[in-house]
Amino acid sequence: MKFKLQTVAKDCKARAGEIETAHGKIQTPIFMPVGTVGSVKAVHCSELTTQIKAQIILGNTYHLYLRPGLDTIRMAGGIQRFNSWNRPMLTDSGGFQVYSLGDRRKITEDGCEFRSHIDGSKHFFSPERVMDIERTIGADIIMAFDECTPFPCEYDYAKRSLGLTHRWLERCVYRFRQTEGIYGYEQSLFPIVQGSVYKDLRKESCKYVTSFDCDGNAIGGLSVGEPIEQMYELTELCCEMLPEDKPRYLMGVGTPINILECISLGIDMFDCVMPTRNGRNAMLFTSEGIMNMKNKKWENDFSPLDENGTSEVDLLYSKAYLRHLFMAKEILALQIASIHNLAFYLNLVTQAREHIVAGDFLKWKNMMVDKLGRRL
RNA sequence: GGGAGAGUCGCAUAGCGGCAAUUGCAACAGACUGUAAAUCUGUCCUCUUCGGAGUUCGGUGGUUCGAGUCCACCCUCUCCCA
Repeated sequence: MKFKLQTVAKDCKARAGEIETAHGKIQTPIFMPVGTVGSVKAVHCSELTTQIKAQIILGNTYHLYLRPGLDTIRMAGGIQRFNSWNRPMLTDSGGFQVYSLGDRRKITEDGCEFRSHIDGSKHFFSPERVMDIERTIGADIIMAFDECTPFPCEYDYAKRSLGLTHRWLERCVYRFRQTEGIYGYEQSLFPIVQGSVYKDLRKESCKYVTSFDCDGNAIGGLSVGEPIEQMYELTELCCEMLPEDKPRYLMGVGTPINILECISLGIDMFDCVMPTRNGRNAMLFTSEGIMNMKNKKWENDFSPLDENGTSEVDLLYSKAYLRHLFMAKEILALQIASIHNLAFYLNLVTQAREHIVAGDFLKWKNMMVDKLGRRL
């Protein structure tokens, strides 16, 4: 994997760059749709390409390992052969599930034991095991196995957890470098900065993570419930400490406003379930603000979903029609909303890139932030 | 004409002497940030300063400290027999 830093904004720390992977190039800053089980929920590959203009999508190690399982993925020839997404992919390691499946897992020095949410069976993830699984899944970018700490998180716990995440990282890197991609192309490992909301821990983590000189670096453990200002502050701190010539990936973030703000702090990559999950729950993000498509006020509003939208669905369907589909519990509602939201997110980062290159990012960002938070 | 049964907050249901009244659906609103999420939460008779207050269970009377629940009559509907 190669990263070319192309432009740094004049008015803030935003950057425009290009990542080159075995499956193609990625223009940054980028938003990566989440496709946990190898599919972006409710969206076809063709729609991701043509309407949404996604450049890279995520998969999840824990979920793909449980289902369909490694044998199937190996026999298919890797995840991209399996799901027909012939472009770049990134797999999260299962570190988020250490957090989100808090009551079904047990952490030890060696790794983490999960009880499957599907059938209750027990599975053990060690850093080495996770590297092997991510090799088998075959994404272009793979994440180190970490513990995503919850919020609030006591300092002592955060410190101990960080120690563990760092020791796991060392094992991940070692295993990663001992092995190679099994499908004939190169993979890149990204380490993850942790440290909860504690600046000294975050600094320590940035230093440690940077020492491995991986192809890119990620910031994890944020947007888990901490105040948003704190999230920005810690993101800024990490951006200042992470190398400039490598992509910076802020995991799990966020709202359109979060993304613009964090681009201005120097983040290059984002992922979040929000456009898809909230879309399926009838929430639409638009350049004019947020809409709840189930609200009665759209009942007879036959104007297009989003006049400024870039996807086909935006002009093709009306607000009243989409509300009808949601009220009738039609599958099409989920598809339309997911396509719209993802296209909106991708268009947002594309515009951000253009404004970074044009040199007026900050002004544009501030103008957008004012509009994006409104409720329509 | 004779017999049996049923009427509860939009719809459907529960209730068998202490009830503003169960549950489901619908409706209305909210939440969702590396997806255990096409999920979850709240409201859902009226008013409310959120402490309560006022009117309710087809209708009218009655029994009772107390009635959606028991009794009488009436109204409506369903089924069966003619």
